Formats: sequence, structure tokens, C-alpha cells
Amino acid sequence: MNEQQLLLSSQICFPIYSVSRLITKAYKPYLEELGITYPQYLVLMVLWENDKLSVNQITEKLLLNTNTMSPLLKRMEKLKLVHRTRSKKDERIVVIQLSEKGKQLRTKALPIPEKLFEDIVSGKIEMNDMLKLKETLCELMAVLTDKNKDSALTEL
Amino acid sequence: MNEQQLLLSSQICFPIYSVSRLITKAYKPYLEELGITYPQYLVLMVLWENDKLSVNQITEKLLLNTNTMSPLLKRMEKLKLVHRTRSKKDERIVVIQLSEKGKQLRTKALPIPEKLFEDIVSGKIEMNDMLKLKETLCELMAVLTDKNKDSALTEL
DNA sequence: TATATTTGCGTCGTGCACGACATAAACGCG
DNA sequence: CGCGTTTATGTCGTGCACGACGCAAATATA
Repeated sequence: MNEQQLLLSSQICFPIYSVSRLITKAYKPYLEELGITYPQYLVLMVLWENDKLSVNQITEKLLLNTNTMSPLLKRMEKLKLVHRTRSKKDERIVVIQLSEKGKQLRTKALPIPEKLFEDIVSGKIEMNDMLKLKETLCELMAVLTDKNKDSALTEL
Repeated sequence: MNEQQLLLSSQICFPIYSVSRLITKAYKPYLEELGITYPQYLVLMVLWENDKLSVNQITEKLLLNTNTMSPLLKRMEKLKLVHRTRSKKDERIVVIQLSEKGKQLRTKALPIPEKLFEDIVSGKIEMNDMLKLKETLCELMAVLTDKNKDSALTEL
């Protein structure tokens, strides 16, 4: 039980938490031009890849819960970005579909990833380091999502 | 302007955002035993390292704003974790100090980093990858915090 | 010394994030 | 068919996170 592990500087979780918030902040000026937030941008990216998804399908792709997604989608409906319609085959399912405005936003969003990459990396960080970062983060993501399933199982 | 960059799987920011949330969730069962949240745990870590800090000093260490920190500290005062007193030398400054309960919580918190590390890494991820991850994240943190300062300057 | 500016903290409004719980539709099984 | 169970979505309450703004104490400047 090492005393030093409780130092902020020893922690791996704090940089993840901070960088996550700082990146959202870095996105902000670009997303404000489109009138959307970062979570809304994520939903749009999912729908640009594959339109007509159920609420559940979106939450699975973004690893969020329905009680986060439902209000988020209602706000996006109010912004005229998506349509929400009940499936006729299964009345429980709400189908989310891009509106014309939502589809057109994609063109405006196209240059954002590149701009952000330039903002962030800005010569100081190696491209290889970023790729390695993503790789390890995805491994972590896999472990942590599996772990959530495990703990759900052990509760049985 | 690469079309593929808008794919969720191409993004580096999404894994950071997801892993951050998943890690907070991984902390949850351990922190619930102490009756605190992850941001409250961060504040305690700062105070365990250096008691008697102003609100501003804490926000600087955690890269948060005062409008996030003030309510957070008030909740922690309500939980009897800290004391909040105005400095007599400078009436604007609010000094945050650990209560007896706050100090004692440190002992209970000591095993948490190790437990969490076991939970997360769990044999599947290389120790070296984690160290490299932290290193790159800290570089990113430096770039992004500097960038915030830059943009503040260019507004002049 | 008067006044302008800065500093430190705080309130307010909005949007996540999530645990606990509610509800209605669909399904499975005797 | 009747009825318990599962599934998909949603509401509610709490706690961040943060931009915009307010306010009073301290400081700088004329």
C-alpha cells in the first residue's frame, strides 16, 4: 500500500479526466458554429454513418445510457436536427432519423477533425504517440466495458 | 478533407471521452464506501497533499473553474469533509481546510489506487503501455492548457 | 485621496451523466 | 388464451462542468 499512489501526479485517471474535458473545450468554438454540443456531435457522427437507428442502437455505439440519450435526442429534435418516430412494427422502439438540416450539417462538420488535430498536436506531439495513445485507450475501453458486463453477471 | 475522419472509429477524442466516464464508473463502488464522488476524491487528494488552500489554488491544480469548485466545496462542507473560512488578511479569499473526518478518510482511501489498477489492467494491458499512455496524456494536457492561455491572449 | 481596474469567489441557467425507478409494448410459457 | 417476464424508452433527483454575469475586497493609477 504505497503512500505515493495517492499523489495527484501519480494518478493515470486524472490526466484522462482532464484531457477529456480540455478536448471538449477545444471542440467548442467549432461546434458552436454549428449550434451543437460535443455529445450531440457524437450522435450526429453515428447517424451520418448509419441513419435510422433506434435509441438503444445509438446508446450502444456511444456507451451511454438511455436516460442520458432520451433527453439529448429530444433536445436535438427541438433543434430540428433529427426526427423521432415510433416504429409501427414494435411500438416500444423510437426510430431516430436525420432531418434535412441534420444531413446538411455533415458538410460543415467535415473540416473539424483536421482543424482539431492541428490545434491539439501543433508540432509538439509525435503522430506515433497519438496512434499509440488511441490504441491503448481502445484496449482500456474494451476491458472496462467487459468489466461492466462481468459485474452485472456476478450480481446474479 | 478526408471523409473517413468523421467516422467514430477514426476519432481519438471519443475513446478519451468514453474511457474517462468508464473510469469514473470503475471508481464508483470504492468511493461510495467513503460516501464521496470522483471530483470530491480529487479535491481530497489535493488537500491531503497540501492542506489549507484557497479555492483558486484548488481549481488551478485540478484545472477546473471556480463556478464548478464553489458548489462542490459547499457540498463537501455539508458532508463535514472540509471547513470553509474567510481569510482575515484578504477577505476575498476562502480558505479550505480538511476536517478531522476529511483527514481520517485518507487511510480508507489508501488502498483504492492499487485496487483500481488491478481492476483496469487485469493482465490484459502492458504496464509499459499505461506509462506511455500517461506520458502522452500529460503532454496533451500541457498543450491544451497552454492553448487556452494563448486564445485568451489573442482575444486582446 | 478619489477613481478605475483587477482579483477571488459566487450565482444562474443549460446540458450532460447516471442510479433508481416507472410504464407500456412485446414475448414466452403453461 | 391468460399472465409473468423481458425489453425499449422515459422520468426524476443529484452532481458535476462551464459560459455569462454579479459583487465586494484589494490594488493600481491618476
